[in-house]
Amino acid sequence: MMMESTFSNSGKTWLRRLAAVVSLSSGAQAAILSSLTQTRHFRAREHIMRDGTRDGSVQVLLRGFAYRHRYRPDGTRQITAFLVPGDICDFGFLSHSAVSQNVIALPASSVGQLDLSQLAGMVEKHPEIMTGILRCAAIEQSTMQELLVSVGGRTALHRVAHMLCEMHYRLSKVDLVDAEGSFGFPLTQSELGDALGLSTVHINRKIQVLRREGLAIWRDKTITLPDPQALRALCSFDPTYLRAGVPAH
Amino acid sequence: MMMESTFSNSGKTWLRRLAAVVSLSSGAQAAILSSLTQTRHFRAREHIMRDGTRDGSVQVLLRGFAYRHRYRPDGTRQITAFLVPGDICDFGFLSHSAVSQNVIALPASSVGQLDLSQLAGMVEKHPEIMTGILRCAAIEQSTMQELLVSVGGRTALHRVAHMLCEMHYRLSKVDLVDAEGSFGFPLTQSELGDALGLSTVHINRKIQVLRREGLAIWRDKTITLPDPQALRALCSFDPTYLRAGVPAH
DNA sequence: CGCCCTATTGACCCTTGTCAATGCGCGTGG
DNA sequence: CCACGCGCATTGACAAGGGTCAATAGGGCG
Repeated sequence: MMMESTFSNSGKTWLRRLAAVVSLSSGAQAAILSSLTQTRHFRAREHIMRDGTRDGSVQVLLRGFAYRHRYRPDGTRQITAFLVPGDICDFGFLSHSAVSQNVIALPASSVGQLDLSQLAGMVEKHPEIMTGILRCAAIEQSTMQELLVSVGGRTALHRVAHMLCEMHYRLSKVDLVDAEGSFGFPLTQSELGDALGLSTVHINRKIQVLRREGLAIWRDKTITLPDPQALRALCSFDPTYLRAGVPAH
Repeated sequence: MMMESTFSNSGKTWLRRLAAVVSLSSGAQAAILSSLTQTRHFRAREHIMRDGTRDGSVQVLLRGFAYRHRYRPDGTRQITAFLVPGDICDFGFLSHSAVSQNVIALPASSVGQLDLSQLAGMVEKHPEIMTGILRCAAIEQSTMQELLVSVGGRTALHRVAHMLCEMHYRLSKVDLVDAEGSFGFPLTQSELGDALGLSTVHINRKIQVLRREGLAIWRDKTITLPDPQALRALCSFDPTYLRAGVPAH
């Protein structure tokens, strides 16, 4: 499929991500690269992790796209996070806690595995790796907070616009946005609605508004932002929350 | 003021909280008790932490009640968490990240301080303490997720009921619920609305519904749940998310 | 060719927000 | 002791953002 390439990039994504939030010695970089040996592959819509299980390894999304969600008692669900290459699927391993949500691959995706014992050895030699992981967890938390801020009080149009700005920002950090401002976004409108607390129909209508205004085009699982600055201005997007206090780029 | 006592209990709250999620040796318990020497006191509505700052210590709420919130660009705000005695005010210290939100004391509150260097020494001797802290962070995360689940898709009535069930559950774990099912809840209706993504007026109306149904009485900063089971049934409350995979109590 | 999933549209309705007024309790200054 | 002001709870009337239902359309695929 044509889109496939859009969701891929080099296997060094995790490394780049970690390096973005904490400085890594060359020794640490080598350790990370050599340790991510096992890779699992998932088909579209397959479970990467299941609610309630416990996992003895760190799972890093290397290629593809995924989301986490939790069901409501009435059968509807809330998507709580989107994962892009470089993201850690679940931070439960930090405390040997059970995973509290399902993680689903969206298109075909690859997940790198890292044994906890192996990680422990790595961290022993290079403590900054643990700081990096914890900082990723902090960013993750901050991202969810911002989603709560959206769902709790932004208008439908702003929620959609804000999410597009966030994805544009996050994907650009892992080189998945091309020069024209396009990036792969393999969701259905229904799934976006599950994340933003809006119905499919309403998502559709707001997308059309953005399209008419020339602020966002969503076609063939690809989003193009012709004028990212204008879209940011529309919803007052401020990426500070994605950086955990680390200075810009 | 009469209510004061409702929000207080012994200074060993943190210890009890940690012990609830991870087993602690007596040595570890002693270390914790002796390390929490400095205590800061806050008046009602005073800032405990400010967005964007960085903090070199762990802050534990020992007595009182607090909340975290983030502002929207339009001046409204979203409350992202409520803190009860035993809760850690912010987990940014884990990764030396900046605090990403404001923490406000609700009634007069006391906060215990723990130097990071002191913590490091403690963890060296008793690694289970770090596991406990990380597990608290996981529970915290899970709690915010559940709030997102509420705001994203539950009806107003269920949101309110669910929050009351959650507070009842959490406060009962630190012995702040009395035999009649009453507990101190020092919020205004407007503040509860800021947490649940509802207007003050609407909060008021839903509270009245619960009152008429005999499911919850809110008077004088005190909430009474005459029939907690019935309230739980109403909103399908399931406290699993508050336990991070640790078996019940 | 037919099915299924997703996007799109229209009509209608309902939950929730907004605005504005009233009341109530409490603290303060006169 | 009383008048005033203020913050918070409560009510009513009205508006509106967004949900629901149902129908249509457009691929992609077996």
